[in-house]
Amino acid sequence: MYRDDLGRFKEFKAQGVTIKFGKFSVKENQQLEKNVQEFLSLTGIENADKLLYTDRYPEEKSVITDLKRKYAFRVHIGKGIARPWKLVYYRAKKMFDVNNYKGRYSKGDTEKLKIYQSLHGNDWKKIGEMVSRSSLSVALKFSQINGQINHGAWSKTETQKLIKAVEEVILKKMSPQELNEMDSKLQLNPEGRLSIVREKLYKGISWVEVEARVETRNWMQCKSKWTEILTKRMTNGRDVYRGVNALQAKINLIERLYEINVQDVNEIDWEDLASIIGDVPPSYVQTKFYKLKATCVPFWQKKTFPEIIDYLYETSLPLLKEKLEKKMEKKGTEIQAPAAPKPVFLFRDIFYYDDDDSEGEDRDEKS
DNA sequence: CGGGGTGCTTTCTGGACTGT
DNA sequence: ACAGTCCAGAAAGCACCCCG
Repeated sequence: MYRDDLGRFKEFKAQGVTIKFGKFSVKENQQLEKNVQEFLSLTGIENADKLLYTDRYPEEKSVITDLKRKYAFRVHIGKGIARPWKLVYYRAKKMFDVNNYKGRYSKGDTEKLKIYQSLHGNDWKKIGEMVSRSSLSVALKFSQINGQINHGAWSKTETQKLIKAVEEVILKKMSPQELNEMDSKLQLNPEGRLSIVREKLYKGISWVEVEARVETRNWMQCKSKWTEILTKRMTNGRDVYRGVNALQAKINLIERLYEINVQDVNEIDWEDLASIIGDVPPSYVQTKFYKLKATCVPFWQKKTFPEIIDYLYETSLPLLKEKLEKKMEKKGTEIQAPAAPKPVFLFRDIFYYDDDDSEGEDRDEKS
């Protein structure tokens, strides 16, 4: 912990505020913006760029640094934000970077990026200045376009390679004790009915390693493809989000979100919410929620999270319920109750390579 | 034939780790 | 003490397709 944080943390503790981690909430971002503005008017420094990117102004650098020191820069920008000073500072740099949030890369942009990288190597700061984007942005973009990356639909061999890669990476990461345990279990039971705890299937996977093993796709492509495969295999190919099931899931999701009544998206426990849809990975629910708000809530970008939930609850929910009732009138329609999340899965239920994964995945109707 | 869904792509964020 | 690097995760968006 940094020395300057000690006093701040003590104060927060006295107020009964716990130190936060994870994503910044809307409130914190607003507070930070306010803090920076206040510090600017306090010191007379012209703008946030000069304050946070002092290197860009060599002539004024010493003056600005002196002002920062004199007026206790760290204490000021961290005011009312219960986090380590450094993280607040880093967040501020991103927020106020004029080269950040520049939107999509055009064809020309990507070409330039490739050329500049071949000239200057991984000097992202320099390249960023050249295409006027943040260094983070260009570094990330380059990692996506570098190498012989395929696009579009995944071939069968690629998919199998991916599954194998994920399995290997997960196994590699397990602790020696866990591996030992697995070994002895395998000896006891030669059938090889090894099990894996649920979370290991989607949390803490090193995607760069997977990328290296798959060779033809970047890590982000691998990750999203894996979620897709995993969802199918975890649910045994049942249509958990189709027709009446989808309607019921949406209704439950809205009601549940309304009940838990959180002020900020990043307080939501998606793991917990997943059980509403069925035995699916948490990221699956997240994308479904995104779709839901994007299609049902007008101007959702301009609304706060509680406002979005209220809208869904008050306006969309009755419509969905009506729709569901109409559909239920038809004979033969039945809602499948979502399967309870299994804490543990068998290895062989998730990692298999023999059959094709596309459409006709063998449906293992379990009664 | 149009809306809901899936599959895939792209951008933004948080934070651990590294180096001076 | 501070800046820079790297990587896992979250959020957003687009294109097509399938089914009622």
